[in-house]
Amino acid sequence: MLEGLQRNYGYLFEDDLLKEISEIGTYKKVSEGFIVIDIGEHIKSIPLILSGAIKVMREDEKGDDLILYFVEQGDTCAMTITCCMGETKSEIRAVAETDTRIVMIPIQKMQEWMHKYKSWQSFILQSYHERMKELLEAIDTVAFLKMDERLYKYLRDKAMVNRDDLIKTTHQEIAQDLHTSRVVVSRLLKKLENENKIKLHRNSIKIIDL
Amino acid sequence: MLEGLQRNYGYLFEDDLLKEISEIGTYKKVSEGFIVIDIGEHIKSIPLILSGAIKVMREDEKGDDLILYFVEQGDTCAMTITCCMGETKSEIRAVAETDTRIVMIPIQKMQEWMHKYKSWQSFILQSYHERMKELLEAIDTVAFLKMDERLYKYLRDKAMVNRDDLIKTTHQEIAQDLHTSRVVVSRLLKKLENENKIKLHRNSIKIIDL
DNA sequence: GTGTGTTTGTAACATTTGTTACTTGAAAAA
DNA sequence: TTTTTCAAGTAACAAATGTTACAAACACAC
Repeated sequence: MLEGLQRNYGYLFEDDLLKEISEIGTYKKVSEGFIVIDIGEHIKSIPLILSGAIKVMREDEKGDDLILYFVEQGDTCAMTITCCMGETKSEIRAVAETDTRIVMIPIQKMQEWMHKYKSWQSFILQSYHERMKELLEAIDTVAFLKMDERLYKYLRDKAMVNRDDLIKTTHQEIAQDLHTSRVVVSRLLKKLENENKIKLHRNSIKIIDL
Repeated sequence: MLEGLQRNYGYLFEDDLLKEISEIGTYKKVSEGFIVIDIGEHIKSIPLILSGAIKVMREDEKGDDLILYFVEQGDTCAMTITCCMGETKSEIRAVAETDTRIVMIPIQKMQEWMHKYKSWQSFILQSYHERMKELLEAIDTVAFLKMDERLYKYLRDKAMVNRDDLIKTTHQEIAQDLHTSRVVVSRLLKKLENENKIKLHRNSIKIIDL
């Protein structure tokens, strides 16, 4: 674990803090699709991502959902922090996008370190800022972009966090993430293929010029 | 100013802090439509609202905009705080919804008080949390609601912050806030009137059963 | 191989939202 | 009063998105 910590957080945190994290944090290896945090759950610890990626989703009363953004290694989920602070329930769902290694830090320590380590404090504040920006970007996406643009952006983002221009997914799954229907996704994907932006295969999509 | 502070923040802050705020903060009275913070602006201070309300907007590259939420008295704009912390430019525009009285706190003091006053620290963290939730609600609104529902929600929210069930505005202005066209707004308003939810007049709309 | 379930393609149609153009009506200015 | 300006109503049409239904293509188990 320490090795993963050092690679992703070494340049951010002082050695003492890294040591504390490796002593206190609980290492967790989750596979694709695992729900790290669910809506309504009480948060008792916050996750640091060592490798892999996490998809953050929002859900409405009817159970329809929508992807907000991806969180990558070297990051944490600031939404979780807000929940921790306020001792409230989670407003979002965090799903492992790929096989992912994380370290869970208990709230208590998290608050302790806020005072103890300058680097931890700025990391937390920085995370807040990043996540706020991601949320604004999510708003821009749903408010200002048309579905074909949203779809293309989604595919590129997904390719990025997976570090692979071949995306393994189905049209149905994409439709769920974007809160639209499978038929609409198929239609627009076909359009993107005609524009030479992607190449369609069964169960996978290849991005041209990522 | 102290009187306004006491009424809105008295139950939150200790007397010492209230006193410091009234000594250091700059009192400002702005009229409806005044741009308190604009996109791209460097933030040098954060606003506390004494009375009135502020409309927080987002804008895309093309200059189209969209309302995110209203901020009322007793609140601050957490987005501003994030920007302060990161020393970055504003991602949003804050416009006075009504005539509004605010106190501006310089960044420097704001950070100083984070360590000095427990109540200030929790106020800031609480604000973060509130704003995060507002942003999520804004996402829900644009992602999950249809235009007529968004419109109705907008009217109710606007009536709330203005403490008046008679909303003084034009269809054109509403269209800008919701990022749609005037014709669409007129159409849907007519529909809401037929459903007996509102009553239309020239330059104003009355909400039934607020 | 055959059957079975899943994924994708596609047509046809409905609904929602956006656009253009023009009219009506009210208020303000002359 | 008459003129002018602005807000609102409305029709007709265009585009985007959602829905239903069904067919074709493929993968996998048997």
